[in-house]
Amino acid sequence: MKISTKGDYGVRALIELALHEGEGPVQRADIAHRRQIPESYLDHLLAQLRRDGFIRSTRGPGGGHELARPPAEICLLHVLESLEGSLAPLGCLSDDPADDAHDPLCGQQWVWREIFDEMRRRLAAISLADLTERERERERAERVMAAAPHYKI
Amino acid sequence: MKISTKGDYGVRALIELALHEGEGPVQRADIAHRRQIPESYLDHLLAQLRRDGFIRSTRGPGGGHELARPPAEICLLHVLESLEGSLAPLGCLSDDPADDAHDPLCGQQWVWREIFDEMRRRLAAISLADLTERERERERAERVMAAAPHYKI
DNA sequence: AGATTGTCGAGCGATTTAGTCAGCATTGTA
DNA sequence: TACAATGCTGACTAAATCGCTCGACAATCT
Ligand code: FES
Ligand code: FES
Repeated sequence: MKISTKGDYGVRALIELALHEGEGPVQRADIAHRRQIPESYLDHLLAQLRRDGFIRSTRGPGGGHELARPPAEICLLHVLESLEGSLAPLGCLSDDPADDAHDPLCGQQWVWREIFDEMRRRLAAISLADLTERERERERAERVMAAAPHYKI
Repeated sequence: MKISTKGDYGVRALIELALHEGEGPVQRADIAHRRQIPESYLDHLLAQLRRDGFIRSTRGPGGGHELARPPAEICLLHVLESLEGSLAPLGCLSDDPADDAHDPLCGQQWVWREIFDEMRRRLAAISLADLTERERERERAERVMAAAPHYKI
């Protein structure tokens, strides 16, 4: 019942791109360093995100990666589905026809369907812009803490 | 992002026990047949459920398995956690200290924490009694359909 | 005693995860 | 034009997990 590192890494990488939106392309190595992602693994994640139209990449010196759309228009649901495939917690809830084999007697499907729907609803409601906003807020809070240590606890 | 067959099988098995609550122990082979679960695999699931106090088993002829508590007092959350371990979708949300390694910068943790909390809340609100009630209802509906075919569609 | 049931642990093949690596393609710069 | 910096791709792999099977054993009923 875990989402894999792909999803987490990928979102982290996109946040990094969103934070530098409008400052030209960010390089693979920079993303990898700042977000602690194995560089050559990140390659594959970026490739997938490119295929699905979330980012645009340019080669050559000064090249790198940047968001293909404004951060506010990229939601977590689609990003995660791109990297992880269907997020359905049970095969019988997946749209993917490769998953089949549902016990027609199984009386718990409705539970999971509700949970799954709620999950998707929430993920769809959160954009990269929301995530970067959160990060910036926390960063601000930390600066305040650092500047005025007597506030602590 | 899937729950494994363990969870699904296990819940199916418990539903089967709940349906026959009060009629004496149900045998492994019966559960396996009725719910389409490999018999020798089911063994391990039942063992786990026994260890965690959900069922009681008796050996010898006429033996089998039965619920250790009333169906209304067994919730889906605990059953699934017993069979699957922590349901946390990210290592950094797990109570299990074996999972660590959280990127302190990662700005998406709060999203998943909320989803996870909601999920647990829902799973905790559903008991085996609720599930059997659902199955019985559907069965009734199906009997009506069968008796009066012209109602179809 | 013998049949019937559950209990336990070892082991195993397939699949998935989480990468690595080598080599090619493209582009900017000197 | 050479070359360096970057991205792109696919093949490969080690380790973990999944979904079981099997065999030996223990308890209980008749
Ligand atoms: S088989 Fe689909 S919910 Fe159990
Ligand atoms: S590392 Fe915990 S949410 Fe990303």
